[in-house]
Parts: sequence; structure tokens; C-alpha cells
Amino acid sequence: MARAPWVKTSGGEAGSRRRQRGRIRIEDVAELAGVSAITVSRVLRTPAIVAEDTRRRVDEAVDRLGYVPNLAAGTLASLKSRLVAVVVPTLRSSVYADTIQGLSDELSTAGYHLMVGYSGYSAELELSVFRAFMGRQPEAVVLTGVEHSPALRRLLRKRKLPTVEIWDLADDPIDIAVGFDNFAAGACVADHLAKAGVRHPAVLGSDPAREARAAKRLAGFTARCQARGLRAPVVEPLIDGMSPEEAESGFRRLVARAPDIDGLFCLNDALAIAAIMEARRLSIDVPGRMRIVGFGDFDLAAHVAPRLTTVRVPGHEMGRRAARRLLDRAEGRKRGQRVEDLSFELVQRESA
Amino acid sequence: MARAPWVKTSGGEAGSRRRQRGRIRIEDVAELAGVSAITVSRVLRTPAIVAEDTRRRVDEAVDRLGYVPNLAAGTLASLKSRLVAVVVPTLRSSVYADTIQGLSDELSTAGYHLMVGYSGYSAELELSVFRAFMGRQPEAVVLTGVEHSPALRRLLRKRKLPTVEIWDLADDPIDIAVGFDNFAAGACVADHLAKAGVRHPAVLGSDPAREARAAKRLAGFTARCQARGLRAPVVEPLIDGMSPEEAESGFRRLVARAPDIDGLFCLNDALAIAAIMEARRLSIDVPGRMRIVGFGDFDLAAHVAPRLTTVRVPGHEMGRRAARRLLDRAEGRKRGQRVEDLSFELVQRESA
DNA sequence: CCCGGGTATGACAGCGCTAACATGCAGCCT
DNA sequence: AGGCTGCATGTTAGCGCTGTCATACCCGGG
Repeated sequence: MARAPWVKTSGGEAGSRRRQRGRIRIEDVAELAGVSAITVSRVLRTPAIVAEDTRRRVDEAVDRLGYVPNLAAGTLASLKSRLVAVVVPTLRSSVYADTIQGLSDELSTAGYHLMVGYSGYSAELELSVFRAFMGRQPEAVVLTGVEHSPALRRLLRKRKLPTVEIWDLADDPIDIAVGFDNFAAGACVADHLAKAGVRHPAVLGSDPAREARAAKRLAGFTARCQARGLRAPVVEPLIDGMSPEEAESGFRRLVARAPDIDGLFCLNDALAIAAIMEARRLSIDVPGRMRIVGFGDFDLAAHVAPRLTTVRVPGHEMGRRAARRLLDRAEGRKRGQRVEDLSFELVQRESA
Repeated sequence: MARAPWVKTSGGEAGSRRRQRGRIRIEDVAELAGVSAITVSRVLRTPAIVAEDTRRRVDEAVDRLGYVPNLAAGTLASLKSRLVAVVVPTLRSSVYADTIQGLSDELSTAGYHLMVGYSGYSAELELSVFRAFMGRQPEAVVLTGVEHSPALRRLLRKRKLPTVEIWDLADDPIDIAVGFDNFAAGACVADHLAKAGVRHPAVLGSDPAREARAAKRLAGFTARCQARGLRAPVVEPLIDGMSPEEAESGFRRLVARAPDIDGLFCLNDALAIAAIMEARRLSIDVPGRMRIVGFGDFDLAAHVAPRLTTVRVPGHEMGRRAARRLLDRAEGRKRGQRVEDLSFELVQRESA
């Protein structure tokens, strides 16, 4: 008679063909420590509930064998991946790197890992990156900004994935938002320039259609200029909102279009630094003839000549706060407000 | 008599307590399409071997249900994670971001994902980040530089994990190295300055003990200066090798120590830009009285005043090449040479 | 008509781990 | 003594997928 089907036909001590050669399994540790597999699992995940003596023996076996738990198996068994998906517009800009480090600092101590992807400022790409991530069963999601493809919003709400939107505030966040008020930041710059006597403002930055957050800063700036009776800002949009290349030529176009510009708001510091440099080449005195304000307080901002007046943004802090909110939720703690408004700060230096 | 142990006691259509509510499984797709689970799996992974009619029905069911395969389960079953672990020194510098994008561009089309971590230039931290990654069963590893903790080297060799070391060349790579010659780059800068008439060179950059690649550039620079009979370079090491803050004060110390310096090599562009700016503040003419060369060709380098002469490095290309080498290996193709030397390029602009 | 070989699909077990429940054993109370 | 409580550990059955082998079917040749 044939073997009954439920009798193991492989997987004994010799090792089945499907098992990875040489990989150490929890079973191996258990055997060496003289306990069962589940006890090893408990030592690794909830040491407090294991007797001290047992714990010591297991720890020793783990060390001796160099055991590393297979998290794919753990994820499958526990339905918990300890993975957080993060999508930022780009990695090339250090501003988001700060936020990622903030997230990582906070989450890694809690045993979570980050999956980081970038969207290139496109909602479609964001969706496709996210789709790819979904298969890895993230327990939470961090997105940049509040503009997302409707399909993504639906997906997230349906799955009830804890989601944090960062770098902006939302009227109706998908779940939680941790950011700052880009509109107010733009207005704050307008105030500063107006108080310094600027009458003919201009703006250099990304195409409002492409970058929602920069567009809000622009809107806040424009509104406040109007409220204070300044001339309507001359706006020079750029295709790539982070390109010093484009900033240089854009600045030249700007002064050609309106030679009387006496105040310039650059939608980020990379552009502002390039503008300051081009101003020097054109012998336009900054801040004498033109005041320039940046945004973001990049590392170099404080060190260019003249030192750049800019808006400091809580990049690292947003990451930390977003992480904390997610951990609070995971541990079933308080929920807190849905929209968390961290503050920005105008840093006055020499350029305005 | 009790139920025989091999009879399923749960997991029927009602859903067991352990199953995630509402999650769609391959089984659900199979049922809707009127095929078995394995056929769905084949449609998703090797569509070519499935009959066209079946494939269409399955694709439709996948779409209709919005099915996303659980990669944790797939990883466990196939022993293939489609995951590549990457460790860079920091995310805050755009130079590594380029490399990561290069890796990601190439790997994502092949269905691989990246796990990115940062080591803060510390071999110990690198090891601990790597340990954390191991549990997710990466199929390959990308490390920055060729200096690693011995424990890490042992671990990688023992597991036979395909490994690429980037951003440097190694005499004895762990496995594969794809980088460029930092020593030669330093020498190349020395050549350029010497030809321009520099006699009293200096170097501003990270502490050689902390950053091995910057140290090699320094060594190459120093050696070539000596070979050309220049005065031995005055070296001003910095604790944080990327800090414009420190560059500014370091530059001041440098000119105080040796007022006759007529050529400065900054070990990266962030420092070089800060140095140029401080030179202006001190009314030191660049390049008239002092020539300055950077390293890395950051975005802003071409746009500061004076425009920065620097060394362009194949950041994106290293990522792509590293990815290709790993994919070649995964697909069992040719092995190629162990150490791949991509070229750098001195970009002459105005500052030297 | 059967047979061999190729193609398309299915059944089954198991990847390595953990949730859920079961068991065993002190220590204490009645 | 019997039972009850609480702690430490073990047993069992999956988690959702894919490797492997089995099977069904079709086609053409003998």
C-alpha cells in the first residue's frame, strides 16, 4: 500500500530539496537549547514571559548558531510585517532625507523597517510605487503631501491602513496629517519682505501645476502681497523645481521682464542660492537692490554670501512625529488630532 | 472518536480567526476564474506557459478583485525575496541618492525592491543595519566603500550572498566592486592645480580616519603634489565631512595658518562652495589669489560665483552598473571582472 | 486502435514561523 | 486530600504562496 498522504515524505534531518542549504531555523536553535520552537520565538519577541534560566540557554544557542529569524515566515504567520512604506517625491533633495531619517530613527528602535520609494512628484507614479509596496504587507504608510490619485485614497481607506501624510496640512486627511502650513509660510515671507520695504515682488519656483506644496507657498505669498498693497508678484515658473540650472536662467528672465523687482521669493533654497549667485554675476546687489528669501534652510543657506534669509521647516521633526503617531496607533494608544501642525520659522540672515 | 488530526478544522469559507479580514487571496482569484491557485500563480509569474484563454480569465479576475499577491508568502515558499539590501553612509547627501536611483531604476524593472539603510560612516552601524536587514532574506547586498567590519565580511562570504561594493575600488573585494579610483581622482586634482601654477596647496575635508574614500583622495592628492615638487599640502581635517559650517571655520583657520596658500582641494563640493563663499567674505580672490577645486559635481557647483571646478563622479552609473551585475548573476549569466573601474572626470570651470 | 510525446492544468506538501489552545506543575486555600 | 490559580512551556494547525510531481488531454504515427 502507498504511504498515507499525511505522512511526511521529506524534511527530515537530511534536509528536503526545498530547504535552503545551511540556513539555520528556529527549530535548530530550539534543539540546541533543549526547548521547543515556540519558546525560542518567545525569547526573541517577548523575553519577559520566559523564565530567566530558559532565556539564557536560548540566547546562548542563538548566539552560537548565529540565528537570524526569517521575517518572511514571521510576517506570514503573524500577519504583521513590521514594515512601513514611505513615498517621497525624490531622494535627491536633502529635505526629504531629513524626514526619512526622522522616521527611521523612531521606527527602528521599535523594530520596524522602512521601505522607501520616490514618486518624482507624480501622483500616478506614486500609485504604482505604492502598488508594488503593497505586496510586502506594510502595516502603515507615509505619503508626502496631500494630493494623491483617487485610486490611492480609495485603496488606503478600504484597507484601513494607518496612513500619515507629511509636509502639508489637509482639510480632509486620508487618516493623519503631520505637516506645516505652506500657505502661511508664503504669507510670512511676504510680510517680511513688505516690512523691509519691498514694493515689487517676484517669485521663482516650480510650476504650480506640478508641485502642490510649492504652489501653496506661492498662493500664500501672493495673497499677502495683495493684502499689503504691493504690486502683484511677477512669477517665473520652472519645469524642474529644484534645478539651479533653471533658476539661473529663470532669474535672468525675471530681471529682463521686470527690472524694478526689489524682492524675490524662491520656492526653495537651491533656487535661492542659484539666484543670489546669478545676481552677483549681473552685479545686482543683494539685499541692497534686491532682497532674496529662500525656503527650506538647506545646509548651505547659512554660508553663501550674502547669507540666505529663508524659512526653516521641521523636516526631521515631521518624520519623528509621523513615526510616533503610527507607533501610538499600533500600540493601541490615544489617537490625537487628525491634523498636526508643526511650526516653521523665518530665519533672518543677510539676503533680506 | 475525535476528529483525525489531519482534517481541516478551520479555514473554510467562513474564514478562520487568523485570516486577515477582507484580504483577497490567490484562492479567491482562482475560484472566480474557475482555475486552481497554481494556475493563477503561473499567470502572474510566467504568463507564457499558460493558455491564452485561461490567462485572460485569470487577469480579469485579478483586476476585478484588486488582487495583490502576498510577497511574504511567496518569499517563504520560493525562498526568493526579490529584495536587495543597500547600505549607504547617509541619505542627506545627494551623491548617494543618485546611486540609489540608479540601482532602483534598473532593479525595479526586474521586479526587485530595495531596502535602503544608512551607516553614518560607521562600520559598526553598518553591521547592525545589515543584521536587521538579513531577516528579510535579501538576495543581494550593495555596500558603500570597501572598509567593512570583519564580522560583516565573514557573514557575507559564508552566506554566499552576491555583494557589490560601490564608490571605491578594492584589491580584494568581498565579491564584486563597482567604483572609481579615489586615489587617482586626488592625483588628477593635484595635476590640474600644479599646471595652473599652484605652489602652496591645501586640503579641506573630513577626518581621514572617519572617511576612507575621502582619505584616499587626500592621499592621491598629497602624493602627486610631492611628485611635482609642490610644498606639502596644509591639511585641515573636519569632524563632519559634509558640513558647510565646519568648512567655513576650517577655511579661516587654513588661511590663518598659511596665508600663502594658492590652491585648495576640498574633499567634496559642499565644502568647496562654503570655502568659495568664505573666501569672498575675506576678500580672497578666487581663482586670482587662490584656486579652489571641489569633488562630486553637486547640482549647485556649476552655478556658484565663481563657477566651481570639480571632479564629476559616476553616481547614477555606479548604481546602474551594480544593479546590472547583480541581475546578470541572478540570471546565471557571465560573471565579468571582479572589480569594475568607472571613470571620473575633472570639470574645469572658473574657480581653478 | 494504441502509444509516445508534448502541452496545459491540478493536487499536495511544505517553506519557517506564530496564534491559539493545551498541559504540567507549583503553591495556596478550603 | 481535592481543587483552584497562575505561570512556564508545549502541541497543533495554519498563514498564502510555490516546487514538484501527477494527470488529463490532444495530436500524429504506426
